[in-house]
Amino acid sequence: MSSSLSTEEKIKAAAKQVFISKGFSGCTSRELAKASGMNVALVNYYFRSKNKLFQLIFQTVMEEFFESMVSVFSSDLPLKEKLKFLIEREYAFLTKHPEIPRFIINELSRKDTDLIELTHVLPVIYNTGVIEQAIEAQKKGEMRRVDMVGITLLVISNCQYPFLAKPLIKNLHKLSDEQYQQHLELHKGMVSEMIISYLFPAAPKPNKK
Amino acid sequence: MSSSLSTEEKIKAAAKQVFISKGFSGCTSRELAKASGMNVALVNYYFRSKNKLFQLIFQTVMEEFFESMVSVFSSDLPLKEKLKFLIEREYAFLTKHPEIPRFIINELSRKDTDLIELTHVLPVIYNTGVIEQAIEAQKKGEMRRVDMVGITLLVISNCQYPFLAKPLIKNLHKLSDEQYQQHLELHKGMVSEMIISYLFPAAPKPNKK
DNA sequence: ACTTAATTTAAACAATTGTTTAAAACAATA
DNA sequence: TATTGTTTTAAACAATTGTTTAAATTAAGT
Repeated sequence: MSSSLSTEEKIKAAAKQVFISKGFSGCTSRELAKASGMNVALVNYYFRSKNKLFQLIFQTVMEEFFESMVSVFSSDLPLKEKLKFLIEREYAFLTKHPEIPRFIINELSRKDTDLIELTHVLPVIYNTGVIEQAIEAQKKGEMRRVDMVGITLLVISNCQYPFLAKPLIKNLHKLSDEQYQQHLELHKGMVSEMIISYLFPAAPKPNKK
Repeated sequence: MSSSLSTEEKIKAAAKQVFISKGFSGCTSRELAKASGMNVALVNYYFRSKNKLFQLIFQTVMEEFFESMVSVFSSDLPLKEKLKFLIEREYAFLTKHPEIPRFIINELSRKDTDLIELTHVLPVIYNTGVIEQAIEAQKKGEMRRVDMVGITLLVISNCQYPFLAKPLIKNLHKLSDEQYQQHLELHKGMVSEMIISYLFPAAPKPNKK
């Protein structure tokens, strides 16, 4: 399969899979090579070192990760709809790439790695105008006064964690993959309703204090 | 310090730290040995192998992890108060042991490990009577009809994720440790209010369907 | 066809891996 | 003190690690 790709692309694609599912320290150069059908020397011929290859992959994954998020923020929708849409999109993305949150969290907490800069992604989100939209809604008293960090945490906690904790919850409650999938679908609805009704209280509740 | 402990205890304590912060594949036998001031042979003398030592540590960590949770469920409180208390306790526990969620999630998703059974923990929780308490509250229409998996996910998502994502959020929003700590404290309140008001809607809202 | 450059290979490198050996140091008991 | 058994050590083991070498193969340009 995918023999139309160049050697370099094949290695990159295979390495991405391996790195995401086993982490940097969880795999070897030879495993990376074998996964793409190549040999060790070839991997280093194209990417210099395991670490260089990893940095490249990590960068790529991070961009994919924020891509769909930004696209939602850029859309022409009222804030409340953006949020609903965002949650929907996140669940869709994570259903396709359930291992990515663990990968990102893990590799970002490694102390021995060349620290990875994420400086460029926040400005991109700010430029979508979603912040002004939120401030506006808060001024009008439609939205609870929660800062950007709080909203971010609220949304991604409830989207990502159910995927992160799949092995834990499956093990704990003795669920099959299918059963867990059903729970996820159910949970998505709950989370959406809960977050929306928290951030946009039905009764026009001006923030006290 | 802690030279009053036996060699075996010293190794176990040091290994716990190392395993939790670097993971099984992220550390070496020699690192484990050095962390306790011993040598490699000594570690294997007491624990047979790196893997055996790991299994032991993992078991311990899991028990600690569920301990405080169970103690809350066993307490003599109305359900709503139990939940509030649980969130409070979780945040306290995680403030003390912020690396544990990542450790558990990571090691449980390793495919190459001897799979770890968690069969015993769920019955313990069931025996606290918290389930009956929930069913009761749901029958009386005080509580939204969400099953155990849903509630579990809701609570631990919002408690654990903020600790899991600390490096991500810190990096993204360029926050200091102190700033992040403040956000955590703020978030705890939000999460508590949000979950409670979602699960126990103020208006006696009988579940539609 | 000849030359040059790019790609791929097998083999080797030193360093590190988890684990074991066998001797030493220590403690307890007689 | 001599004799146990327990604990600790230094050294070694084969296997695997990330990386490099140098030769072989293929492709491209003339």
